[in-house]
Amino acid sequence: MSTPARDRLLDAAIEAFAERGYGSTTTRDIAARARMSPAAVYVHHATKEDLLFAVSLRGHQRALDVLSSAARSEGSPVERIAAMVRAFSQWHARNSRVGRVVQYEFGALTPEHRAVIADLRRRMEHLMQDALAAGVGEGVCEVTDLRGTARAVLSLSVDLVRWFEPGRAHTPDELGQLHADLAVRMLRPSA
Amino acid sequence: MSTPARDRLLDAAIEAFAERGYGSTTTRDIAARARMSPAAVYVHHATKEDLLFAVSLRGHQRALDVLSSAARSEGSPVERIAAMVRAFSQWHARNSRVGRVVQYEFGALTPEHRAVIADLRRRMEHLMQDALAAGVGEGVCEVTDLRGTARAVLSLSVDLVRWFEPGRAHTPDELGQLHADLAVRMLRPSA
DNA sequence: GTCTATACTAAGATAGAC
DNA sequence: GTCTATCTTAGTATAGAC
Repeated sequence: MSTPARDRLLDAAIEAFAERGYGSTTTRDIAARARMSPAAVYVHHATKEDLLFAVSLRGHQRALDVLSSAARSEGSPVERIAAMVRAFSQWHARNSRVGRVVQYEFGALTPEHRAVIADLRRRMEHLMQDALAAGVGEGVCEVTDLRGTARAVLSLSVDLVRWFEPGRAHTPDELGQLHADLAVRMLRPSA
Repeated sequence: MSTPARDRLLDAAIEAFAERGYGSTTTRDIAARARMSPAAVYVHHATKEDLLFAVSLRGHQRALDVLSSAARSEGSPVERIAAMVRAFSQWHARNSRVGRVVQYEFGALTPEHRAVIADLRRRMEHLMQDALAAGVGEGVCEVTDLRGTARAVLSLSVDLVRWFEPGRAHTPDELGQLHADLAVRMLRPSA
């Protein structure tokens, strides 16, 4: 129960930003959710935007970890792609609120912070592009537009944060499996 | 040059909301972009949220029109699905700013307005579900999870508003074609 | 590192003239 | 239907004690 104040603050920020959006969230609201005074927020983060950046950075780093772990997994290129999509969708479903914040509030970051996050996003895209290229290289995947297809595959996972709600139609595992199957189907050679 | 004030206002709101997010946009900013005084905004919309609703409603109605027109097009079930995805992605690419607003600021609407928009979204999902079901019925599509797959297909189009920028790598037409191809591939029977 | 109190600024919305 | 002027509330952030 005695969560460090710093973690309570980040969790409170995630909840508030996810529910109300960054611009409509007040630092007073975040402070109240973290059970501290409005002033205490500024001990940990100089500005509200800095708090958003902390949430966004941690979120992107974890998503990238999940994706790169799967990219290093055993198996054929197709199995590796399936593992990546499965893990990426699972993560986004299990962390849909964080996902909503980091995906939708990207534009609220300062240019400097945006650049840091943009780099992490580029790395995710490159991981998927490399995985697809490996499949193409072994002749088990057919891809005409590597960049566009990599983005489309990642879109399956990312876009679920827009509508996913825990306890509804799908579990995170089911969505992971579904999206992995659909991605593999997208890449199957025609012949 | 003599655009009706009402249209100038909606366009200004779209630009402002897309650039800064709903919560961070001030009515003063919208008014300035529409070249009118802050007070003039309230002649047309009672609240800032009402202005967001107007933008969101018009955007959703147009996206729904595009999708349902394509759903009524000539051709086989697979051709119809391809036409739907192509048109839907083209529209989102050509209207990526509106798309960003209506997709990301859904949570900022009042419960009453949210319900209206949610209904339009359900109709889009049903259109795609029906199109997939037709393909399954004729044995030309293989779909295990109708609801999940319909959502995944729509995700290709919707998620592009997150990263699309005019004049970059892809044109709206290219993206429409790419996504239509990928969708059809997702649905191809295994055998 | 947390509090109370508050400075300073700017927001959403309205009043009333034209 | 648009303006100028303004009311009222509430926001981000800081000061200074503990």
